[in-house]
Amino acid sequence: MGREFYMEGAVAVARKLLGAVLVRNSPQGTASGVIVETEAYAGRDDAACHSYKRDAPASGHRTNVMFGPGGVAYVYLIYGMHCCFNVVANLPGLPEAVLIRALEPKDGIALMRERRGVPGLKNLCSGPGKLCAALGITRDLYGADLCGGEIYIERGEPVPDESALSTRRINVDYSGEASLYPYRFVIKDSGFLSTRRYVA
DNA sequence: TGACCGATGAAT
DNA sequence: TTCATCGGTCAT
Repeated sequence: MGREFYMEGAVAVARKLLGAVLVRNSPQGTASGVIVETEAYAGRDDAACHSYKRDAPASGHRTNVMFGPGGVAYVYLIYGMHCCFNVVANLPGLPEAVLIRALEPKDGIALMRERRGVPGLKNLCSGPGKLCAALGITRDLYGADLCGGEIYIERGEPVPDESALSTRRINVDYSGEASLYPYRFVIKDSGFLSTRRYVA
C-alpha cells in the first residue's frame, strides 16, 4: 500500500484497513494475516489516545513517531509484557494511529504457531498482543516504514459496509466519554476477533 | 529517584 | 474475575 493510503484520519484508515493483509518478513520466514479488527485513536482531542493533549513531540517520548507522517509502525509495550502494533495515520503534526487488534491467519501458520506456542488457528492472532507474538513484532520495529520490506500491508478483498461493524473500543474505560466513540471496526462474521464484547 | 498503572492474555 | 509483570510516564 502506498504512503497516501495512510495520509488521512485514523477513523477512515481504521475502516479501510479491514480486509487488508498485514505481512511480516523476518529471518525465520514470512507470516501474514487478514486484518479483521482495528481501533482508531484520533489524536490530541481523543482522551483514549496516547497523544491526547500532547503538544509537541517531546524528545524520547514513546509517542514521537505519531507526530510524523502516516505509514510507519508505532509499537509499544503494554502491561509490562505484551507488544501492541499500530499504524500511524494522517499528516505530520496530527498524531493519530490505528491499533491492529486481530488477524485471520493467512501465510506462515506453522511459524506463527511456533512463536505463540499454541496449536489452534482461531486463537493465533485474536488480540493485539497475540498477533504481535505470532508475527514476531517487537519494539525493534518502532518507527519502521510500512512501505518497506520488514513489515507492510497489502490491499485485500474490499469489505462492504454490510459486512463491517463499528463498536466502542476495548479497555479504554478510563477515557470517559471517549470510551463510547464507535472507533472499533470489525468484520462482522469473522471467527477471528479478539472478543465479541460490545458488538451490537 | 520513585510510585503508579496499563489500547492484554491466560487461567480460574 | 483475578492476577502476572515491568517499562513508561510523571510527580517529586
